[in-house]
Amino acid sequence: MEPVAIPATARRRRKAERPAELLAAALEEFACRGYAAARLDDIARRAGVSKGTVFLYYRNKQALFRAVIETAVLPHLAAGEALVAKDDAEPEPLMRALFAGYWRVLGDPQLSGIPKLVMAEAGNFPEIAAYYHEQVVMRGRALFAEIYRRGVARGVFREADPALMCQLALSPLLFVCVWRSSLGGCEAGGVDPDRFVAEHVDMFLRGLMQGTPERSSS
Amino acid sequence: MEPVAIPATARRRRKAERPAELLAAALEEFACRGYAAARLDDIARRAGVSKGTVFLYYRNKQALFRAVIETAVLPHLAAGEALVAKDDAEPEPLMRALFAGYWRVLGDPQLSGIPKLVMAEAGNFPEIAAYYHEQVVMRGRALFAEIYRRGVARGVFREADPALMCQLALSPLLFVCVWRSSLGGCEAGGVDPDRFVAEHVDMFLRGLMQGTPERSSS
Amino acid sequence: MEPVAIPATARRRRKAERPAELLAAALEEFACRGYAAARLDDIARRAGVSKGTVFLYYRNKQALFRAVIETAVLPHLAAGEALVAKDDAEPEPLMRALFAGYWRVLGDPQLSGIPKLVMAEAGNFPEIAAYYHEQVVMRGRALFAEIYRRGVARGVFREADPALMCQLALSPLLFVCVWRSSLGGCEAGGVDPDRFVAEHVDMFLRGLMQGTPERSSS
Amino acid sequence: MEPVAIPATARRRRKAERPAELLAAALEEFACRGYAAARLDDIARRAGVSKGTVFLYYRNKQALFRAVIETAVLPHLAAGEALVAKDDAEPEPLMRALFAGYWRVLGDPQLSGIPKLVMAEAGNFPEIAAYYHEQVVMRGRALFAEIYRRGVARGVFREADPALMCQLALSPLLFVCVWRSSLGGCEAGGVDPDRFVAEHVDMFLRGLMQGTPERSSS
DNA sequence: CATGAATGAGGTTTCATTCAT
DNA sequence: CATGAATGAAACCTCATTCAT
Repeated sequence: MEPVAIPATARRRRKAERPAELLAAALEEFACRGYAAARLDDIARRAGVSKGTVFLYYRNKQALFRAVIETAVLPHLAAGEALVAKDDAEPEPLMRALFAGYWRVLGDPQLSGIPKLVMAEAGNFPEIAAYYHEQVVMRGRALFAEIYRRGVARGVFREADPALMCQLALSPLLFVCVWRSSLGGCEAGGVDPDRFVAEHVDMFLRGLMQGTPERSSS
Repeated sequence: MEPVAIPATARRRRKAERPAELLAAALEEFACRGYAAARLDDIARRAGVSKGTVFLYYRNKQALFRAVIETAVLPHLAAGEALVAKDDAEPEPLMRALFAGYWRVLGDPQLSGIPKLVMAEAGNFPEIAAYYHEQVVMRGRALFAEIYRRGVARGVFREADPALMCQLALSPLLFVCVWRSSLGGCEAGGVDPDRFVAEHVDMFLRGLMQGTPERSSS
Repeated sequence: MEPVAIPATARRRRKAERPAELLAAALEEFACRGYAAARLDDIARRAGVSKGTVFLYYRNKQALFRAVIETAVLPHLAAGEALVAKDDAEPEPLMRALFAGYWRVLGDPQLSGIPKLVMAEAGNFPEIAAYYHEQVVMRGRALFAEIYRRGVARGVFREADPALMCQLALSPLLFVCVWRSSLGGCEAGGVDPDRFVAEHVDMFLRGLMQGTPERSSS
Repeated sequence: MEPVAIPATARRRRKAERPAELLAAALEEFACRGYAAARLDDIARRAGVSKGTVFLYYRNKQALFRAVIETAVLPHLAAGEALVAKDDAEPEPLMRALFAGYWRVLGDPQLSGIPKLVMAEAGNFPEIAAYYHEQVVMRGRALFAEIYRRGVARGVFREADPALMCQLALSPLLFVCVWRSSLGGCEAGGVDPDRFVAEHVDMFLRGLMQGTPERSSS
């Protein structure tokens, strides 16, 4: 009950940097192991602290995970919302910019770990799933829906079920983000994700627009 | 204490059916819990046998899982290969038939659990991933590639990187299969998967073909 | 994740005796350490099994504890209820018999550990406290109340608040049961509990009865 | 970063009050959680200092607890000893005054936490138990013994084993102090402790005295 | 063949105690 | 003097795997 004296090792002391270090370590471990399989112990070691220290900053594993989402994903959503809020752009370039924004997260080998693992383990962790769905999925979709609505209003995009279009638009990006850290690891030189996504965006927009847009040079 | 006498035939019958019962039980548990979270205990109970019995038929959890893949997924691949082997069909209807075949697995709420979980947990179980990649992914792609090659040869499909096309073709299907058992659970009446896939196939084929095909009636 | 082969040591196998062994071990550990401080590990070791085995029989620490109460205490209550159910006895001897019954539990160095620890830790484990209060305290009091009521009806006991009388009657017994396994350990040859209780019962009954009963020979 | 300047006098004042604040906080936490379950962290927070500061004033948890006993309980004992030292009073009123003194501690919801927890956890902390037994129990008993001796000498109290009488006298009071913060919490409007103790004192004195004392008006 | 009791490594979480600042 | 970040032992609990019966 009363622990023995601790050999006075060199303990680092940096309250300010800790959360960031912890978050980075957690992101990495969560991303490559998944939520359930990630061990707090490994996260701690990677961050250069002891197991107990993690609990000084986050109440438990789930809280840590939420914090990872908050710092890694939410800012990108905010950026997307800012983008869309600027009213002036043409629908098509705006849509392309939105795709670029999505891809900034979903295409980043590091960040894409988050959506991947949420999809992977949502079934076993309903609270996390609900949180992510509300904070990320819904907001992410709203961006698309808004731009699409404007495009339809201006007669640039053909009219269709927005939810369906959204899914068609995003599913390949989400697929890549899942694939990359799963079976993608089994193939040496597969399809280049960037090229894949570029191709998808072109095809998708061609299918979406009334007239025929120029294909972006590749 | 004194075991009730079981007629030898009944015993024999049980014995013959065991693997199938076990496999069915395992499929269900793996599909809804994932590989790591599925408990052998539950699988056994669901199959109506004791935990120890599982190990009589399968060396360990992993072997059981491989067997599940073998019986649940491989036959569908073989069916696809048979389809393609019949040389005579036009590329476009053949391609549509192939999509239907993919969807028979990926759209089935039960079966789709397998690809979903393989993608979800590949990172933590490299052997499983390698096995699945070789036995399922590669063969699945070969089907597409073959039909695509024929279409190009006949001038029906435009020429492009086959691997890229394959990914474009399949990613929405794979996405649905992941989404359904993850964040899809958070939304009440989302996009109907069948409609979504039908729409995708139409769009994809329109983008793939030189001329403009008829849109399938929806 | 997959444990290594276990050196085939001699594993005992006795499903039937296990619960009793476990309960005995648990009673002992709980009684001398208290609920919170008792380690499942020690209970297991004392019962001659490994840690995990405990959870095969009891869902968790609390369930084990409830089982201990059930097997160690409740039968004595039932015996008391049976005693009172036999309508015929005179109130005074019946009351003396009841005291004897209380004392059979509260005076037993082993069994008295239970009430002691429940009182000691009720504050930190409200569920346990509520369970014990309902299953033991209330029933134990009802016995007293019933006999007292009869005594008053027959004019043998003086009339007073039954709850108050009950507390006056029982508090010294409960005190002994607490004291014995706490500060009682600090005094070599203190007051003999049996004598103490006998004295209390005499004094209490003398105070309770209208006329003056004979003092029991000591 | 730059600590705000604190006037030296204010600092000094704090310093002087620290132990008392700490002790008060500790008393409260110990009383309602018990020794083992009380967290230094909470004590520190309640006292408005940091965890580390506690260790500046008390070597460890146990030392803090001893200090709590010293300041909360010992003065009352000293008061009792002063009372008894004044030789002149009649035994019966003196005994009643002693009971009142005991009850001042044991009936105080705050202070009674101490004896309660010592009894509750003595088994796990023998040093504390020994200390308490010597410093509190023995001295408390000596008070009773002295008054009793005088009463017997004057022929007011009947002759009996003083240790036994002491236990009979005190056990209901100690019982209340245990019960109150344990299973007493499970019952809404139980017996009023003050009334219970008054009743006990009357009954006890009646049993103790040769002649019949007046019952105190209730 | 089948059982299911038993195992024990390993995971998360708590908290008294230390010590650099 | 005071702080509070850091530590790590230890507790509870899960579950794949083994093996006597």
